[in-house]
Amino acid sequence: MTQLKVYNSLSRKKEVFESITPGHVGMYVCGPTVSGESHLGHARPFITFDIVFRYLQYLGYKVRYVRNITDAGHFEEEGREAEDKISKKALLEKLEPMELVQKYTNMYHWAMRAFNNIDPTIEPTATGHIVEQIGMIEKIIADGYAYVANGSVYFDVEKYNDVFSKKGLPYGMLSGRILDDQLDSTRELENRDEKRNHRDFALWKNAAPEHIMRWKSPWGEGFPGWHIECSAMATKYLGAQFDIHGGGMDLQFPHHECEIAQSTVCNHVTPVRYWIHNNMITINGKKMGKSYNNVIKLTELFSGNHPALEQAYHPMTIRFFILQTHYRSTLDFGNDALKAAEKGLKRLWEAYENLDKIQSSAANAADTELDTKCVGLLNEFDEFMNDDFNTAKVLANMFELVPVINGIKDKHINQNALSAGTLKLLKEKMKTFIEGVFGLQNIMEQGNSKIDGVIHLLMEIRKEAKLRKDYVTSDKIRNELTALGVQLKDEKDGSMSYTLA
RNA sequence: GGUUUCGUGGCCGAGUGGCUAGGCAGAGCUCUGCAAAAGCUCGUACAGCAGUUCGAAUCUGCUCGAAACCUCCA
Repeated sequence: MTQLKVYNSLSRKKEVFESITPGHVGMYVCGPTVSGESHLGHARPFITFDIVFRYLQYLGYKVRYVRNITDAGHFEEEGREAEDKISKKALLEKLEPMELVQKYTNMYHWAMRAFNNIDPTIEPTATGHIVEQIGMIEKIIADGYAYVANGSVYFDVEKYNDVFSKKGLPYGMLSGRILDDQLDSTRELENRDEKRNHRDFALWKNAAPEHIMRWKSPWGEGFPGWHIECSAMATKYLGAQFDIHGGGMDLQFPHHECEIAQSTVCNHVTPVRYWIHNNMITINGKKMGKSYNNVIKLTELFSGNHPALEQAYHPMTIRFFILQTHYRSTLDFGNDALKAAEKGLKRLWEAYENLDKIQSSAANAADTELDTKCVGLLNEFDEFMNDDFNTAKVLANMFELVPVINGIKDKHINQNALSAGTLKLLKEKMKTFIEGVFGLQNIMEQGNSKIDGVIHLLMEIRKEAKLRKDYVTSDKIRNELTALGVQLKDEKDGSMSYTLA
């Protein structure tokens, strides 16, 4: 079998994946800031890395998956005043900060479950790791890469860059930014900053008197900087150097760049072996953002309650839609595309369920050509996933298998076309990848036994009517049920089945 | 301005230097009392212009166009 290759943002190349500790993988993914409701933009990275998590486990790795909750609030670095998003929002909503954080954390968890994302193995909070963050900052100061100003602490980017460039680790190596070019153009000295340099970033920020969220530190009361929590928590749970760090492409600069700098100073080693970044989403071709007024919250997405949405979309439709695109491509959300995804998922799922209905007793395939083709398609599942998690290609193969499955079920294709062994492989692979690796679930409504009984009764009556050629009655049953969202299907063998829309 | 991406058939989207991606929609056919579902068949696409090459959608250059990041953001 081929080896897993991942695209490493750091080297800008696909690299063979080798974990630091054989059999184990440490993975850190930047989680949400819980100062507001989760939106569509959160869906992509968390689904993407859920697939990574699942696939690594499928490959047999024991994975420690750390995904943080940022509940301490970031502040605007360039703003005149430091601003804690959570403090601000808490005042606005008249909630205790932790009450606010709890509320949005719960909603976030609810959405993650709706997407069928597996919980990370550790989900640390920033507020729960103030001690670790302070400890890390102290180390950075002691090493001379940070300075204190008015109760705040800043990382000295220029010094870091000077020293570490000589070691081949310049600041900006992840995002391809060359510091010198940018520093020269830093002429906007409009605010008398505490920073020595425009590029310096805060490790700790002194809290203004009105700040609600504040902690004691060696430098006075304040709150941690934007970037330090990830470094502190990743180091604590995954060690000085770990395998995978994930997040959205927008975090590459400056967030991940700063993480690298902080951790490298503290731990004397670059923190991450493989950086994996998912691309962004757009909505009808436009970036999602407050300025475009097109931020779709997940609650709105699932309910269809948003001007940009023509209907509600099931979380599984979103998941499937995301899987149809490679994670490093931008993905455009539009109603037509989402509806297409919904139909596609239903078709795939029905074929998947039809698998249970077919059997083969053939030791040898009656149609060796088809048999060989199917085995090839199935084996490519692993090959494609090993090629930087190409879920889109795996789905394409699955759709090539759909007509084969349906054909056998409807007896267009010889019942023994596939050998018993191939059919077994087909069933196993489909189950493993659809449910296991992709984490897809049925989106068709499930009836209870009473509904099922009633519909079967109606199907019986319709069947009898048809035998009498009483098409008025049979059509009435069919049409009225269709109107209620129950679709009857006449099977080839004269039987009937139904699905709930 | 700097850093990055990207421009693929009606829509969404994979993709490798030469071999059909796939989904949705559309057309025809089979099945059916009629439908639906299912199956079969079909469009022969790769922004434009040059160049490299036996051969490029895939490599190079330029032009046009779009997006992201550089400031909170997934």
